[in-house]
Amino acid sequence: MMATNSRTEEAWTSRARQARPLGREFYLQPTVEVARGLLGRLLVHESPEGLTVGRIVETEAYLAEGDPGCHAARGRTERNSPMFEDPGSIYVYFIYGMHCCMNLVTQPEGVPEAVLLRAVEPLAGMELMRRRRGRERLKELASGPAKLAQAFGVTLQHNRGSILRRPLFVSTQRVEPAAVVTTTRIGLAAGCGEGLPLRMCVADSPWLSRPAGATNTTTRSKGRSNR
DNA sequence: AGAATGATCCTCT
DNA sequence: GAGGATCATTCTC
Repeated sequence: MMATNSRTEEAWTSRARQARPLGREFYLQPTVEVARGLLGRLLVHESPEGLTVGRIVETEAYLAEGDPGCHAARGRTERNSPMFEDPGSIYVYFIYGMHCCMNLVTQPEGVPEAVLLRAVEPLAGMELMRRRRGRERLKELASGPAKLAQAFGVTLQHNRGSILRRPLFVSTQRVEPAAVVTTTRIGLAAGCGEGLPLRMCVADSPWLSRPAGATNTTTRSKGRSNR
C-alpha cells in the first residue's frame, strides 16, 4: 500500500510530462460547462522548484450576468481586470490578507467570467506541496482554493498568465468522474449569490474542501451521518 | 459537529 | 478605513 504510492507518483509524473494542455476552445464553452469539464483533469505546474500534479475535483463558476458574487459584478477595476482577458487567461486574487486563489478565465475577451479552482487530489510533487504548505497530511495540501494555490506555487505574479501552455496548464487527458454533484456556492457574503448552484465537485472524492453535500458554513447534519 | 477568532494586506469607497 | 470567493486553531456542546 505504501509502496504503491511512490510507484503511482512516478506514473503520474510521467503522464504529466507527456500531457498536452487543454486549448482555448475549451474555455469558450459556457462557463458552467467549463467548470464541469475541468473535473477529473490534471492541473500541472512545472515550476522552477519542481513539478506538482493534481486531479481537479472541485470548481466554482462565476458569471458575468445575474451573479452578484462575481468580482466583476460591479464593473471593471484594476483588481478584476484579468477576468476580462482572453479565455485561458489566469486570474489570481489576494484575499483575507494572506491567501491567493486561482481562477481560469472563460468566454471571449471582454466577458468577465471565470472558474475558481477549489480543490485537487494531490498526485505528484507531494513533497514540494508539503514544503510550500507547511503541512504533512495529504488531505491538507490542496483541499481548498487557497491551499491549492499555495501548494502549486501560484501567486499574484501569475495574473494574466496563460493556462493554455506550459509550465502551468490543465491536461486534455481526463479521468471521467463517476458522478458530479452541483451544489450552492461556498463562502460568499449574504446577498452575493451564495445560493446559486455553481459549485461542481466529484461526488465521492475525499479531497474536497467540504463534503459534496455541504452547502455553506452552516452544514446540517440531521439526516445521515457515517457511523 | 459547529462557532469563534486571529492572521494579515490588497482593493476599492 | 472597511471588508473580503480563506485557513488553522481553539473553544464549546
